[in-house]
Amino acid sequence: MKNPKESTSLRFGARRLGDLQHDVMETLWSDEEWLTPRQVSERVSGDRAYTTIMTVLRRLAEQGILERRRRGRAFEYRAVLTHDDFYADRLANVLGDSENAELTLARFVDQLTPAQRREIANRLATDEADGGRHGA
Amino acid sequence: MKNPKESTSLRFGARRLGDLQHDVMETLWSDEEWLTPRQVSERVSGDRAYTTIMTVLRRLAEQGILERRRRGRAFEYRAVLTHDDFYADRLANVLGDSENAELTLARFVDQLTPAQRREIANRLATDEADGGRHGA
DNA sequence: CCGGCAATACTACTGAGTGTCGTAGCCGAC
DNA sequence: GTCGGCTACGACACTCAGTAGTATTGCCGG
Repeated sequence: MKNPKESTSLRFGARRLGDLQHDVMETLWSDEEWLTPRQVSERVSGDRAYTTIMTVLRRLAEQGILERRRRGRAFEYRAVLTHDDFYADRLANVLGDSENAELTLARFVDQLTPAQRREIANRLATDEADGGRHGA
Repeated sequence: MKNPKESTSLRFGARRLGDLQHDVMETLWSDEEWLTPRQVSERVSGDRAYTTIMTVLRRLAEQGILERRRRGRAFEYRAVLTHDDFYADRLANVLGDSENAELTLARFVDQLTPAQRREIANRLATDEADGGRHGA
């Protein structure tokens, strides 16, 4: 009876990040380097305890979103995926939850800003030219 | 100190649905009608207790994802948003979390299937021809 | 060489969300 | 009037994010 398992999906990056997790990730992405908890805690706004940042970093690493390595006494962390790849993955996950990817996408693009639509159109055009292997 | 608040975002549909919630939502969307917990429990696979389905429906309604109304002794439920609008919203939320919507989108389209890319290109073309007056 | 300080890592507590059901209450059938 | 089924709500386990306390350890000054 008591078996919630880990059913609630394990897909990488499937779960939404918490606010602090989000800030921490953005910090790491903005530096693009290995950072120690100390460095991250200095860059993240808000007066959280150093240990809070540490815990967030460790758990993010446990989830496979960050990787870490020794640096003297401390660990230093780095994002496994780039910012854009990470969010692209998350978008793909959400889309995967939909039973109707195509229709969902259609609705999605309707909500985008003109600039975003241009970006997509641009990308699509580039891909086509980039080998024209889309049968078209 | 103990103040996690509701900080973890309250945007509608921001949170990922659990597995059972997902199944329940899909059931409601597939029928497109007001359904009672009984009807939903008959359509959803897996031998959960009727009460489990009831709880899921009630909580989904509390979260504003479903609406409900009396029908005799029971309540009947219906999705507030259509399937596609719901997922389009969720995609928009994820995109909103990104600090770089344009670049993220570029990466995103790279991951799509040709069919999906065609769907988007199609939609973009339609919108342009449609007078370029998309709902902002 | 040793004691103390500063910095680090692990553990613990809390609140929210989801899956799961038990149980009380109500309504109609007999 | 009583019984049985169906409904709604409450409760419990488990996970996860936010938060920090505390034990440990390395290093520096005396």
